[in-house]
This record gives sequence, structure tokens and C-alpha cells, in this order.
Amino acid sequence: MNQKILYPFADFGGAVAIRPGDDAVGSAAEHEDIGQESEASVVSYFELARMMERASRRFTGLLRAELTKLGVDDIGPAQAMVLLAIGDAEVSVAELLDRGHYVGSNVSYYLKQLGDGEYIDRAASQRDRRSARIRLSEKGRQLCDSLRKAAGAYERVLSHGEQDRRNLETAFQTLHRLELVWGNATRYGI
Amino acid sequence: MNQKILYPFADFGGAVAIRPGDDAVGSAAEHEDIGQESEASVVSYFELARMMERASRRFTGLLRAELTKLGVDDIGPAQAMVLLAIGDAEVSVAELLDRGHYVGSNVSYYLKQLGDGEYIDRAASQRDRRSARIRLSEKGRQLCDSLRKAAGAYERVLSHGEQDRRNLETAFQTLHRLELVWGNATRYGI
DNA sequence: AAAATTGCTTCAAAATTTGAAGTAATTTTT
DNA sequence: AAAAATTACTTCAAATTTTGAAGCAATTTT
Repeated sequence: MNQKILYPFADFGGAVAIRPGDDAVGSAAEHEDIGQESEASVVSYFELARMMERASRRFTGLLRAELTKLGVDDIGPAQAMVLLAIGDAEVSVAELLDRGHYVGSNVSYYLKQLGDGEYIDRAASQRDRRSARIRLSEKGRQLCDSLRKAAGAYERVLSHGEQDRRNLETAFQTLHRLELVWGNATRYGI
Repeated sequence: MNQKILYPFADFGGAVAIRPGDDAVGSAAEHEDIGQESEASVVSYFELARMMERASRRFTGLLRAELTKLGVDDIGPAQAMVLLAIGDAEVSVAELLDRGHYVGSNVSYYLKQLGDGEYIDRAASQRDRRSARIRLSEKGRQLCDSLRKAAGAYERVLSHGEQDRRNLETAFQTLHRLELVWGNATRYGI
């Protein structure tokens, strides 16, 4: 069915090996020379999309590690993301679906777990009893704080000045635009 | 166990409703006033992480839609991402693991599907027969081209000049740094 | 008061990701 | 050169996450 392949790999020219210490980035060479305002390498939105995926995974890993470190074992990174999406607001499920990136229909599912774990408080709205009002509980708030604090540590590694802050802002805006365009595109075609 | 909640939501002040047409962004107001070089809103790397997640999801949706449109039904967006990660290169599984963001151990799994679907060619390396040499097949190459071409359409919506291109580059670099820092952090702590 | 819509829940199935073995080829050690 | 260790993958099973289709109750619309 497939060519028999007993056990395949290796044999690259030679210079390809991943430099130890310099973290695994594969084809990093493509984008190596870039300081704060290089013009050389031409990146596409496509490549940016792939980079987002990679970076997101690392972030998930970070969350997972942080949760473990905090001894939290009744929720995972996905649920933590929901907590983070809620933030200080009092939201409905529908809002969460927009505000959060994640999860098609089933926020309910996560909310149940978060409810069981006492990370959130829920109550039916008076006006419209179909609608849920969801807020972080004290426990949920504390967890978010811890996670944010942990992230703060990396902030110091990453942000070294005004320029970095501007770049961060630019990145955010760019992704925001992408999100809108891609979102619309998927729904309405181009 | 949980407060009985028959069916909850609604009842916000009033101005909160999501504007139809203006795409669902929830708390977009936080970042509304930003042109190309605003300094107002303060974004954290944390928020950027959340934005990456959202945007990534849209991209996945786009891929899924595009695959459907192309009549491809034997692979999904995740597998397509693997194809895209391979690109023009001839890679080993290990390389793919670095270059791709995705998948802890099980690229094999995807590669099998891609192999079965004839999207890739694999062969054992002569030098080291454990090692696989993986390349896109013609079919795989064509699929990638189609996907890239589809993405090109959005490129025109998104890129209106030199400034946009620089922003794109900045976003890419920023995410790249994040990926490295977060990756190391997860492995070695801070 | 029916009918339609909204807001959310539930359940089941599919897809994705993780983790722990396991195997063959190559290297290193003894 | 045989044994031991390492590398480069594969495989399998389980856990997590995501999607999709119903379903139900509270509102709105007709």
C-alpha cells in the first residue's frame, strides 16, 4: 500500500543541523537578519498564520506548565483560556463565543467544568432568564492573576523599551485585522 | 451542586450589543482607536497570545473552507498545515517537528494519512535508513499552491502599501520572539 | 395564542493531541 | 566486535478539544 519503509531519515548536506542552545526553529535562517526594521525577507500573511499557530502552541504549553506549577489539576489550558477571556467582565455565553476565539458551540461544556471547579459564578439574568451572567469567582480571579503574573515575568525578557511596545501593538493590530478579514471571508467568501 | 440555572442571559446596560456588520469582536472597544501608529491602548503579550489563538482559529476555518471548496475531503486543516510546513523542502520527521508548531509526537500519524492520500512521497535515506525523506508529491504541491493562491486573495484586501508590509514583518518577528521565549520558558523555566 | 427566534444546554461523534511503548538502524562503549 | 546506549521513527491507547445536531425554555414576533 505504501512503499515499504522500514525506517527512514538523515543525510542532509551538513550545515543543516540544529544549533544546540539556539532554540529549535527549523528554517529560521529565512528570517535571520531581521533587526527592528529590516526590509529583506518577504513574509506573507500565510507564513504569519503558521507562525501564529506555533507561537500559540508554546503559549498553551506555558499555560499548562503554569497550571501544573500552581497545583491546578481540575482544568487545563483550554479552560484557563476561557477564564482569561472572561476577565473582569460579566458576560453571557454568546459574548464569550465572540470574545473567545475558541470553541464553536460548546462553551457550555467548559463552563460546566469551570462551574464545578468553582472558578466562576453563574446566575440567570432577571430580565431574560434564558441568559446567563457569568463572572469569575474569587478563586477564578486569583488563578487569572497568577497566570498573568507568570506571564509578566516574560514581559521583562521581551520588552526592552518603547520600540518593543510599539512592535507589540503593531503585532496585535495586524492580527486583529487578520482575524476580521479571515472571519468574514470564511463566512461570506472573500 | 451548581446553582439551579434554568436558562440564563441578557440584561446589559444597553450600549453593549454587538453591531451587526461590524464583525463580532466582543471587547473591540478596548482597541478601537488605533490607526497605524497609535500609542493609546496598552496591550500585553498576554493579550497578544489570546489574539493569536483567535486569529489562528479563523485561519483554520479558512483552510477548512478552502479544502471543501477544492473538493478535498481526505485531509483536514491540520494535515494541510503539515503540507504547508513541508513546503518545497525535503525534510525528516524530526525537522517537521521543529518547523511545525503542531503535534507533539504524532506527526507520523498525519504523515500516514498524507501518504495514503498521495500528498507526499517518502523514502528511507540511504545513509541512515532510520531516517525518512519526505517531500510533497505533485498532488501535494498543487494543493499547497491552491491554498496559497486562495490566501493571496486576502493579501490584496490586507496589504495596501509599504507600511502594511512592514507591519506584517513586525508582527512576524514579534511572534517569532514570543515563540522562542515561551518555548524556552516552558522547557527550562523562565 | 401560534409561530418564530434567541440563548443556552446536552449528547454523541469526529478530530486533534498527548504519552507511553516498541522497533530498527546507528553510535558509543567496553 | 559484542553489548549498551542513542537516535529516528512508528504504533497504539487514552485524554482533550472541537464540531454538529438536537433539544428546551424564555422571549418576541406575527
